[in-house]
Amino acid sequence: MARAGLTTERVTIAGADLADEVGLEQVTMSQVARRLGVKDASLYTHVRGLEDLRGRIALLAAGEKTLRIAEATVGLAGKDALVAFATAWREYAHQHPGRYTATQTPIDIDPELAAHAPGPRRAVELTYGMLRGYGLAEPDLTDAVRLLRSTFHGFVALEAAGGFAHARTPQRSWTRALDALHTLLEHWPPLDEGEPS
Amino acid sequence: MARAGLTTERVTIAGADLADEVGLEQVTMSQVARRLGVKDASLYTHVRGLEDLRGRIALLAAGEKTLRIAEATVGLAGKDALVAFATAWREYAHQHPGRYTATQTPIDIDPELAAHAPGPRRAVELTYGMLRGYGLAEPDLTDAVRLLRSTFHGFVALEAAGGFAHARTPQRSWTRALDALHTLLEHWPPLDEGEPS
DNA sequence: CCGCCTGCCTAGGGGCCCTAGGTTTTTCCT
DNA sequence: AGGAAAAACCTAGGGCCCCTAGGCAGGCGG
Repeated sequence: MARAGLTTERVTIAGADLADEVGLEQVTMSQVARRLGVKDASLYTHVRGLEDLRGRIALLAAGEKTLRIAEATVGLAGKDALVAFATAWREYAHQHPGRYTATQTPIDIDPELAAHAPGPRRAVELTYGMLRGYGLAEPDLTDAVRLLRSTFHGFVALEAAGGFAHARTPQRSWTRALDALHTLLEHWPPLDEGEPS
Repeated sequence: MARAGLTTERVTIAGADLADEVGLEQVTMSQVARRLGVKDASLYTHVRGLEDLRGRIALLAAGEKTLRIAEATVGLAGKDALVAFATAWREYAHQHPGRYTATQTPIDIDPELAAHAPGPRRAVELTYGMLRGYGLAEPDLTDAVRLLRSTFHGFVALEAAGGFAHARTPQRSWTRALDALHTLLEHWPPLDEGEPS
């Protein structure tokens, strides 16, 4: 019997593709094996198990998403950067729903594996870089980053869950949300007196 | 053998409790049955299957969350209402992680079942009511509602996924995010010329 | 050329979802 | 109150899934 030539990476990609096509929930050892023309037991040479595979898909997706954002925002600043950043984020979620979902699962990733991934640090740098033009200083910078990430993620998550039912298209609301966030970043409120920093 | 006295509601609650304790993924027919002291096949009298159960948990949770928010915001307006609304939302997510997760799963709920639920309409009313004081008109109102929901949901989702790693506590960022959103609602940007409404 | 690591295999146990059909308990009608 | 009908719970079993154990063969290093 000829060998299938599997590697950890090929198994991960097969799982990620499957996730995009049929949903992350349906990504199963058996299905991935079937797609690769192999018996399910054979995957355990390359991947520790289903949890491990899911973690690897999440890391793969996070890296891809960060790369897309980096490409989209290079050379931009201010509102242009904000819009490019957010749009690249949303489009990645649309184009790769299964992969995107994988990135949002509670952290069960092998710490050692995660440590090898360059994605997270790069993502943080990108986000802070995008905000450079707004003149925020810590701790406002961190708070602004968290607010933006929350909004971007929340929007695409609600969109995917069918949360924006009728009438007005999500696209219009998205555009206006970015207008609003840009305005907000330009008028970031000072701390109320008495409020802890 | 004495009867266990199951009902659809009791099964749903058992599932919801289990979800909060061990995670929605672990909510399984067998586990729910075990918790109720019953064989798994017995549940099918009360619930159509796992999908159906998940949908019912989602509806239960959505109703509970809406109720909490309603109680928290009654009689309040302006920033007080915003903070109470958002905090009730976040606290529900903290106290009932499994239930909350159920509300965010892509829509696979039996439409007939969903139609009977009073939750969604009530939730919409609450949100629009909270914004009344800010003097927004459609379509800005809808866009603002969507932005707020996105941010609230995104924040708790990232928090749950371990997205706010170190250093600054999520609580501080949360407080500041609400400050920022309040400011934003008071200075909602007008449409750029040429931008479609 | 040959041993040997390693990729892929078969075999099998245990868990889960769900259906079919039986039995016992409760309800309700007369 | 008695009995039929309905409903609640059961056992049995098929199919899919995760994962482990152990075997065989293909392609590399000596």
